[in-house]
Amino acid sequence: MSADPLSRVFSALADPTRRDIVARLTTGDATVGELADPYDVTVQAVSKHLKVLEDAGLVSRTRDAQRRPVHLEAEVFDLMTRWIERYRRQAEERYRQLDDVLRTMPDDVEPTPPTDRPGTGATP
Amino acid sequence: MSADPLSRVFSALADPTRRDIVARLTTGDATVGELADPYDVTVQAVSKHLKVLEDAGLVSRTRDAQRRPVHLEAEVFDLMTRWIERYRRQAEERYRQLDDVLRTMPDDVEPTPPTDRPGTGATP
DNA sequence: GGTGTCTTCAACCAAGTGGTTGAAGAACAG
DNA sequence: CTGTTCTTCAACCACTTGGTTGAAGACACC
Repeated sequence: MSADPLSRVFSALADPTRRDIVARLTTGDATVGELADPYDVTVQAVSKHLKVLEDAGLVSRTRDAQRRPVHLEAEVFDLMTRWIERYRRQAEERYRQLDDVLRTMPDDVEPTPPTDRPGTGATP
Repeated sequence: MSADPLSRVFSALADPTRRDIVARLTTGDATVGELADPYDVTVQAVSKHLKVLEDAGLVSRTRDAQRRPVHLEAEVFDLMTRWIERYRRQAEERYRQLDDVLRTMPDDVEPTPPTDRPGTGATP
């Protein structure tokens, strides 16, 4: 488990069962048995999923007698959101600049070698 | 390859090399060789990474002579952002309600602790 | 004490992943 | 046509992963 935190979070959410578990936990804490109930896999498999989510910092477990209630930790979402937003902003910024260049460019110019591909369009 | 789109996107970004490739592509399109240059892996390995990113819809490839410039598709980010924001909002909403319950209790301590863990679940 | 319930640990297995090397396609330069 | 360059395809390997079954820990209840 020597991956960086961001990789762990993305990897943890790459599984639909684990995403579903996270979604269910937004409505309240739950035990392993309760979480395993709606799926047709064994409780051990769900316990493994929870370990992945816990290693990623997405959930935490406390102790309540012999039960281990699972609790959602929403703060780790910020890690992803920050990464996503950062690069999306950069990408959109770049598209905006490219649009400006195209808009102010007279049609008899070809200043840069065409390693750039401005013609495919379809950029929203 | 038969995973749902959200799983493909999360899985694609779970690798630091692929995240780095995405980051580099925000500054402009690049060829496979250019992208492979800073890493000490073979070009074939980077080509595989690009296939994963392409299957996830994060990049697209065009044709420019014998080169295949790689282009970042920022729209797929929205898929992730929507999923994250949806459940984060639900989680925060639930915490807020929990906070209200705690606040109306007679013994109010520590109005805003940064990493508060207010109990493990509903009151028994 | 013993028994039952909830959870995890251990060993195992099929399938996937990230990496390699080697060969093959695709398109330009001579 | 012959090379050269850029890229991908194919086979292979070590390692991880998501699943199973079976046994063991932890704790309440009798």
